[in-house]
Amino acid sequence: MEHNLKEFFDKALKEVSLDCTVFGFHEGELKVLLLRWKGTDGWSLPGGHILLDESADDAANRILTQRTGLNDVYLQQFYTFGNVNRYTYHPEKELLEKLEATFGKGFFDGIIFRRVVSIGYYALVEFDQVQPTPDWFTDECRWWSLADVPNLLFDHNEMIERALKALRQHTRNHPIGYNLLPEKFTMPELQRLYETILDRQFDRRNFQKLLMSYDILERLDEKRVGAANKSPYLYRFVKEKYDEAVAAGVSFSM
Amino acid sequence: MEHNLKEFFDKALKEVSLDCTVFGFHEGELKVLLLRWKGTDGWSLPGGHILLDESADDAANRILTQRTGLNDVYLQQFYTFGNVNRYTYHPEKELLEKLEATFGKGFFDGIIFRRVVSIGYYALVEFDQVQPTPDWFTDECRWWSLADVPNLLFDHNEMIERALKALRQHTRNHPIGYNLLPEKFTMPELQRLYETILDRQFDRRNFQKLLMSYDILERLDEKRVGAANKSPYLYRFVKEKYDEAVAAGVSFSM
DNA sequence: TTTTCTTTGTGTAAAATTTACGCATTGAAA
DNA sequence: TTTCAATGCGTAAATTTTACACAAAGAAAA
Repeated sequence: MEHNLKEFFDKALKEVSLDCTVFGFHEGELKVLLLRWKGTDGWSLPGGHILLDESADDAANRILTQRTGLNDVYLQQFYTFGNVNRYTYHPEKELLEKLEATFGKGFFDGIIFRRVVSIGYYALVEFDQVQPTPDWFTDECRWWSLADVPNLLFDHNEMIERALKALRQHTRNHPIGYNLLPEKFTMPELQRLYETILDRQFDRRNFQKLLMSYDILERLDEKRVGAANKSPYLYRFVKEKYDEAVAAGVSFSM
Repeated sequence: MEHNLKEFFDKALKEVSLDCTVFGFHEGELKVLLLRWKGTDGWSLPGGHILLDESADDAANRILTQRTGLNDVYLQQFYTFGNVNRYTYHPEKELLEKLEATFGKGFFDGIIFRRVVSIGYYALVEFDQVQPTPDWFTDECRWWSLADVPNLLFDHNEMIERALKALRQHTRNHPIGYNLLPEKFTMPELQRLYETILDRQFDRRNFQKLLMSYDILERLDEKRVGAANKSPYLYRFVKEKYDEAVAAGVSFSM
């Protein structure tokens, strides 16, 4: 489908797109997936258009499956970006010229560089499971540490900011971790995740107490060995209880 | 502009619309503004399309000014509705036939009954200040108590539900009232507002203590007279402090 | 093999916040 | 003048959140 862009666009909404901030957690840091546009050093978020017979949520899922190789990605719509000149926020002449050189003059005018409203989603994924895959417009797809994210095309820096804000808001009212951590993890690892997202430190004893009070975690009889210290227990989420707690909401009050 | 629909649509985004849930507070109840479509008894939320040279927020403001006579309405985008068949959720044959009779067969196909993604906003307004005004498609605009809202056209019942959810969420994390109450109000009136939105009762002594702790209210030397009981003091919001508290966020923890 | 060093596992007391509640006062209506 | 419902104000109890210390484990260093 991606090989035949014109044909694809005939079956898609042209005035609406969607963009996804894909969060992964790796080496104690939050990372996001970015794409580098062909023949340039301009980066953007993964995104795309909605097919006429497809809901926005389905489109987000389809696009993320293409970019990550994952099938059922945790997705959350958080804001719709409707400014008039969203697509010219980053008007580096040089970059635009390179794009024109690659894709042909005027090629974008009817597709990319027009008035488009974009629905913002964020996704939470297991870092290790992702196979970053570029799309038709790009030739590189890779993780970036949140702190290192460069100036992006369009309004995508603002998108990431808002996505992070929404993720933080979510984290204060719902359990988190199922989609970001591997199946088994230690309590300190879970704590790092919370600390990274909320950008705060917690007392490990109080953290453990609070998380266990949610009744969504199961401590296994295994420990993580190999480090030069006491081996910590491994935990895993009890999916049913976790889902209940997500639905009911829990306030992370620390 | 509304008199020349075709001309308007030539200058607007066709695949994107927006709909507003306008909340007012009157006689201890939350009310929403609804429009009745010409020649039918089908009701919907106020909404419209975005002009090509106008941001989504500006469009929402313009549309609400038209519907309410108010100028700077408090608006909050809360969700974008992107299902494929949003506009046929309410497929009462009889109603559709009436619409065709009024507007001409096939008239809507290119405008209303096509695949459209709709950005949902909610608005908070002072009930008494509103001049409900129908639009080109409708011939009645009036308030409905939340509890009495009928089956609406399109997916608008779902929109109201989600708007209310978003409003509740907002109320738990920010002060509220400036846009919903008249300039001067009593503490019991403010408390009713909170109780109505959150659908819970509060102890009036604790409520007063908490609200005063936010340091956003000023007690006036006036009292509301006329009722068969002790006259309560009047309060008003100190706009600057209120805005600060909105920006910083306060947790309404009762 | 022993020692060292870092990290984990666990429980309790203090502080802060939230909840519960009583009584005197006001003002219109009876 | 009395009655009655609602307001204004303050304190005690309950709950939640925060702070904090010491023993044990396990790899690495000596």
